[in-house]
Amino acid sequence: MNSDFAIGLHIVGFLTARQGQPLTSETLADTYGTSPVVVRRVLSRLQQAGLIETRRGTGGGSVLAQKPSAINLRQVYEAVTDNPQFLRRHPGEEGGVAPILGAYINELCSQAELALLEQLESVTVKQMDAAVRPRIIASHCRTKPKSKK
Amino acid sequence: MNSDFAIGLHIVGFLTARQGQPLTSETLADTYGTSPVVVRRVLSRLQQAGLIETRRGTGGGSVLAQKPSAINLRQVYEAVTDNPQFLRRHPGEEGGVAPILGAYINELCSQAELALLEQLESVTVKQMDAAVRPRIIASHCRTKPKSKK
DNA sequence: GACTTTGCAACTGATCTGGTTACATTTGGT
DNA sequence: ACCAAATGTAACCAGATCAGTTGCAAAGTC
Repeated sequence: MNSDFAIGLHIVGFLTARQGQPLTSETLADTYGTSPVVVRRVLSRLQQAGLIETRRGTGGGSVLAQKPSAINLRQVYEAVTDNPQFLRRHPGEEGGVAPILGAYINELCSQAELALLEQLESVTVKQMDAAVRPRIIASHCRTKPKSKK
Repeated sequence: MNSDFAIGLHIVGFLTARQGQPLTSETLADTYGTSPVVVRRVLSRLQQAGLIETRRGTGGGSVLAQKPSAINLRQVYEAVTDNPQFLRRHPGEEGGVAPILGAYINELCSQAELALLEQLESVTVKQMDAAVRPRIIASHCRTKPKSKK
């Protein structure tokens, strides 16, 4: 478990609040509290998943590639995660007791993880945006009144 | 995420299959594929949670402290885990954008994690046992016919 | 051409993980 | 009393993972 999901949600949440105005990795990094390179690593994955689009050069940055209502949080999670497992499986072996219990346990872990993913799936970026937008805009304008646009 | 939960499930599953006959940490370690000390670390936690009982000395070992029908897998998970979180939270700061989105995200993560835990809670050790006992007994007697009992 | 911004690889220090060693303690058997 | 079996626990180790940094190339704007 790394923090890429938290960063990814921050990214899509903030991008959504900005309604199409691109944000640079530096701004995203500052607002989250990390470095631009770390943000770009996550941006790269979101991009590959088709959730955002990025432009280089002056005035560049990232914007959402889909409508906020069309993106759910499971998509974000799976975009930024190599192996979407929350429960560690037994490193299966052959023969003996462990594989038998292990096979059952693995199946069970998968079901439990699915429950979590379905919970994430039930929330769209638009819903998230509706819950936090007003305060984000207010805060962003208050704390960085001099920045672009 | 470490493998203590997988080890914990192996322990309670195997203990249940043995129906009150104590198993040593060495046997549990061998059947899972790890070392006795690692197993004892998990056993210690299960014991503190009141799920198993352990006796030292010759003929010692661990047994279930409750009926299999009275133990669910969420109890096992929480017994062996310090901080039962699957999704990493934002290391909260003061002021700015992140705390606002972060507070919402944290709440959302908690809900999703709860869904997973409830899935675990819906399965009892007895149910798990029913699904795997026949094969475990068969395998254990086949691969270790010389051992105790 | 100068400047801005992303893309990406390589490296670093901190933390986590599982394993091992070592030793004390408890229990049972003789 | 003694010895063997077994747990309890702390300390330490090597490998993996993680977030951050540096450095530089590539792409885009003016």
